[in-house]
Amino acid sequence: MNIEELREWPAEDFQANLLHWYEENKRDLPWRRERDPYKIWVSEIMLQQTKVDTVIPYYERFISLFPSAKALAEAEEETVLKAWEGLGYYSRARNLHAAVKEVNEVYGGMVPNNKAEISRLRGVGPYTAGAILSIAYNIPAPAVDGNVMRVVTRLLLMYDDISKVTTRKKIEAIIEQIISEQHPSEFNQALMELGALICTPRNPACLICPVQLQCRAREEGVQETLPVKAKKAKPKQKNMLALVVKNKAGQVLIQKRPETGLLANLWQFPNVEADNIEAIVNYMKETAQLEVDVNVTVKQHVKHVFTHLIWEIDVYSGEVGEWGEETDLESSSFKFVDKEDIDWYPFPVSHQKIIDRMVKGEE
DNA sequence: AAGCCGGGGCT
DNA sequence: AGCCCAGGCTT
Repeated sequence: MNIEELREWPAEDFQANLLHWYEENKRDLPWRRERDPYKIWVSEIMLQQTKVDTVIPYYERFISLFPSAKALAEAEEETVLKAWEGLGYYSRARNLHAAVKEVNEVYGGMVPNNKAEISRLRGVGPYTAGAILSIAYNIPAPAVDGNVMRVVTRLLLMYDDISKVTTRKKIEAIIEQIISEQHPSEFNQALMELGALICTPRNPACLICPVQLQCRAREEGVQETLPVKAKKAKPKQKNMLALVVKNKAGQVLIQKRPETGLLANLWQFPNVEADNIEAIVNYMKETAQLEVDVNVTVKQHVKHVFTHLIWEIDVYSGEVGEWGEETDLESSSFKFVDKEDIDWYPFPVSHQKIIDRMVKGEE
């Protein structure tokens, strides 16, 4: 199917079937009760690579904490990360925060309503730009996510690899041809809803699909083999050694991660990629100037799987006595905190598991 | 173009 | 255990 053939494709029938189905079957989601572009924006960022059911409680809490672009712009980044804690892909939160500040300063708090300006905001790519323009401003712009690519490749029997950028662009061109000019917001949401509820990755419910008669994959019986997607490399394993250090006051040592890279700006327990205790003892000596007395027993093992990485973490406990006057934790990434204050700091889930066992569980 | 960047839920 | 997901940024 190319763009020329698409001109003869019955797009209006498709729109009618799809929009009617959507009106009858759409889920009642918090952001669907809103037209505030800021709130639509927040929901779209949260929904990147994240399931609706996971997002809902985060969205509710986030909006109550930061009800407007102004409120979010005025918040501390650590507060924003804390609100995002556990949701993953933390650069989304940092980019959203930076972009909202820009909207406040450059656009007077008004989310831009055109492709050029909105696409310039940090964290707003082709999908999110189209989603905000269509859903918040009812502008007929394509919003092509994984759902839409799955639906369209099946509908039009496309064997293009959806992991390629060129395929996404091709599908955007197709959507521009078939989108409802009268109801672009509902059209885009309906396509995604169809992908989420009917045209699922496995076992699609073709028998109750509102557009089954227009689906070429269904016609050929190959709906389960689409879309084509290149396989990703297996995640690489890293053996880590983490340390829960207490001082004489019973405070716990935590460390802020670097401002770029994996889990940027989140907090953690000091750790090294190694498999022997000497490595972490030396690390503490060199980076924090702390002489730590480490208990040789492994207190906990944490396995955490990322998209491209697997952490196998052996967790040890340790204590420090007095430390020299030259030790200046104030200006380093390290910090001793009271146990009851640790909840104020954003931690990745892997280290929340350590908090639960080693700090809250109190061995 | 390819790699980096989380976490949870499904089969 | 492998797959999926309302993607975008960096190199």
